[in-house]
Amino acid sequence: MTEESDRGRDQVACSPCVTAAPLATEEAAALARGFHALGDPVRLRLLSMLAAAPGGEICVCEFVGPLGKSQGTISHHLKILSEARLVRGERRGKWVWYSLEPRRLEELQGSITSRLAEAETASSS
Amino acid sequence: MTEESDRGRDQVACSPCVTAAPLATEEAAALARGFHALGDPVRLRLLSMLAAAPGGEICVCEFVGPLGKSQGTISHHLKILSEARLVRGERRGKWVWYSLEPRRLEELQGSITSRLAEAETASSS
DNA sequence: TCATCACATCGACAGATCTCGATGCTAGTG
DNA sequence: CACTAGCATCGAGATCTGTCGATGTGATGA
Repeated sequence: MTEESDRGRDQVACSPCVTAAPLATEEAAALARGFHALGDPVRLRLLSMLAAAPGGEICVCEFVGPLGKSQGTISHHLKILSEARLVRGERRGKWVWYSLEPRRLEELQGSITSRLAEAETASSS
Repeated sequence: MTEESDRGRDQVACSPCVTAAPLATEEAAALARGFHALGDPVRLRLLSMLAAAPGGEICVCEFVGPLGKSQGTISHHLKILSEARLVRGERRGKWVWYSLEPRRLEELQGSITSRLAEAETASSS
């Protein structure tokens, strides 16, 4: 923890004024957890299947075949997506139906615009 | 490779028609590489520093202090971001200046909307 | 009650990732 | 030509991740 705030450094050799880190450590960690959940092809295909599902939801057994992974693996990825609050599961009888959490997706999408792509107009090389 | 297309399964127990996987394997892999690069707090803070930089660019030595990581580690993350085409480095004399690639950020941002959050209006629970 | 289905969890393994310190390489400097 | 500064790369160790098969759990049905 004592490593982040030592930016009152005396020697600035090659940059004029950029020393403050805009994204706080915790904020960056929270965003990173979200993007990390998106950083796997199986999970992306899983999400895309949910996005394209007519009723907006799919039960677990329907993922296993198309994605070509074992049932345990699918369950593992669904858990990761759940913990990242990107999907939500609901039990109905024997089955568990999963659906997207659009707000969380918007949240991550918005963070790209507001926190990362701000320099878009400035640099625009 | 023989695993993806066996969705002419005979027993559909719990879902009406969702069997096709909208995101192709290669497409998912390409997107996943991008999001994977965003899935680390150090890299997010790195990007945010670039976004907030007045000139839109920062030289490597200015990352080391504020982020509290070794120079080798910073260089490692910059390489990952470069390979994901999220940043670009340019050598000027002794220094290497990095800047964002706004198009790639827009690309990833757009992929959330178009490919993942389409069910936004449909489900909207 | 017992068997079965759908799903979650566990144990284990291979591979990837993050991190550091050390070394190499390139470009200025004396 | 040495010497130094800035950055990339390497080697190594600790941790995390994706995957599978096996097992556990909860609900349904005979």
